Amino acid sequence: MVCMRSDKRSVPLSDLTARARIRDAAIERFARDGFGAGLRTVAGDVGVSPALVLHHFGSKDRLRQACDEHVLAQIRTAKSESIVDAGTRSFLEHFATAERYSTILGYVLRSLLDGGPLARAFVQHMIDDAEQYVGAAVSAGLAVPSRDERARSRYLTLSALGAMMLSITLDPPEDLSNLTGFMRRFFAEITLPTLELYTEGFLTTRRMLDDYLLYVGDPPGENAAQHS
Amino acid sequence: MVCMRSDKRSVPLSDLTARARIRDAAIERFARDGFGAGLRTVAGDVGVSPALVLHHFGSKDRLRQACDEHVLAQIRTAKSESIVDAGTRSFLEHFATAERYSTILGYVLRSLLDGGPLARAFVQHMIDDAEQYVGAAVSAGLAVPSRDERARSRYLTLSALGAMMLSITLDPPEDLSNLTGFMRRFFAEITLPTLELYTEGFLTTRRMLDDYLLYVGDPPGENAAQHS
DNA sequence: ACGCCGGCTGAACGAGTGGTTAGCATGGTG
DNA sequence: CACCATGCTAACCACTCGTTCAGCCGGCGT
Repeated sequence: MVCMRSDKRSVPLSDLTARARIRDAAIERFARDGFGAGLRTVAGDVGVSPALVLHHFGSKDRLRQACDEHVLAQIRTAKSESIVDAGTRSFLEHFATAERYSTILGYVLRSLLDGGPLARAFVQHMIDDAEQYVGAAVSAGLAVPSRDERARSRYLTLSALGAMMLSITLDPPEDLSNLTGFMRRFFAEITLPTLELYTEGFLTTRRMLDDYLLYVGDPPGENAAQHS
Repeated sequence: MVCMRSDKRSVPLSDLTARARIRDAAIERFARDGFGAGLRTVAGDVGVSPALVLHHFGSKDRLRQACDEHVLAQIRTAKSESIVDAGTRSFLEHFATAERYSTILGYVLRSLLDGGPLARAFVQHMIDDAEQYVGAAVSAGLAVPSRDERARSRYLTLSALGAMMLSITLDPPEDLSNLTGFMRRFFAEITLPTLELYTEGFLTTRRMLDDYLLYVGDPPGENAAQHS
């Protein structure tokens, strides 16, 4: 009968730091090697025994839950402290290219590849954020309105995040210190095509769009009832 | 000293079909459960012993190599038999929504998530294909020319594939028979935003693009030397 | 009919996994 | 000083993994 972590007051400082050190090491290790990394590896990173990791977190799933929560909290603070300036993918680019978020970014990317609940929460977070920001841009006359704003925000977010993770999966940096540089290179590569596509479009004729709009009865937009 | 598979003439039919049956079962199992699936599971699917799998393929890595080669060959025939009609992502949509390719598509998606050599080959294949097709569209006056056609093709391909795999990762279908339906739903969801973005663009002003073009000396396009 | 031979298997191995437990050392407290 | 709680660990458990190997067994040639 091991003591459960029901109260943290009995071990005011050292236990918390040990927990935090193990959690941070787990985040880094998971970000580096994926969630298949063993508890022994994580324990070895902090220089403790594998049993201590289980002693603090109970199981590997709960360790990952703790990592997820901490990463999500870090993302929230990162978002609150990053004032969205001009540009569509401002928070994503800020978050992905900031050096101090490289570990968390790697963890998020692993989570996206794995498809856990953190991935869903993160993506939904980004979609909601994009919808709000795109709505503001439309209201300000900076962006073309869409017949289904929600679908567009979802599409833009999925495309941006998906391209990011696919690009990293195809050519993974060997360690996390190169991740920020990788992301900077990635954004540098996609900036021109993105801006071109966003301002000049891709097709020269409206035929395909009009055909589609004619083909479907009405687009499934709930906030754009009548159009065209 | 087991006999190596140096010659296949000694066992003209039954060995080949056994190999093929194991390989196909492995492709299906890998597509369903990912590459972490065990050899015992694959062997159980065909009703043979795990040792036979190793007997035929030598190791799990070589089994996966065989799967990769077969899938790539299937993709090549799928591509050759699918006449690219109108539309940008024609082959991708045809391949992803065709019922008979659902297993291969699932394998490819797993491979993209895993980042193996097949993933790189497949993506490069798609990028080259997109570049050729986009080039034809530009020549025909159907598409707006880009300052860096290669970068644009790469960006469009990474975005489309990435959105696809991210969407599937976030909400995975329980079995492969639902995968085709999932892909159809996915394409139905992204068609409107894609067509809108491709024909109407997203931004209303050229400011961001012009600022970027002014900021960088010249875009790294090798086939579009002088511009603007 | 006999022997060989090759496809195939059952059983095991060694490594590695998440998880459990008994116990050690240490430091604060009566 | 004695005691006890506590952070921590070594050892172990059951399990899965890829892989190996001795050998079965049925068909085929002689």
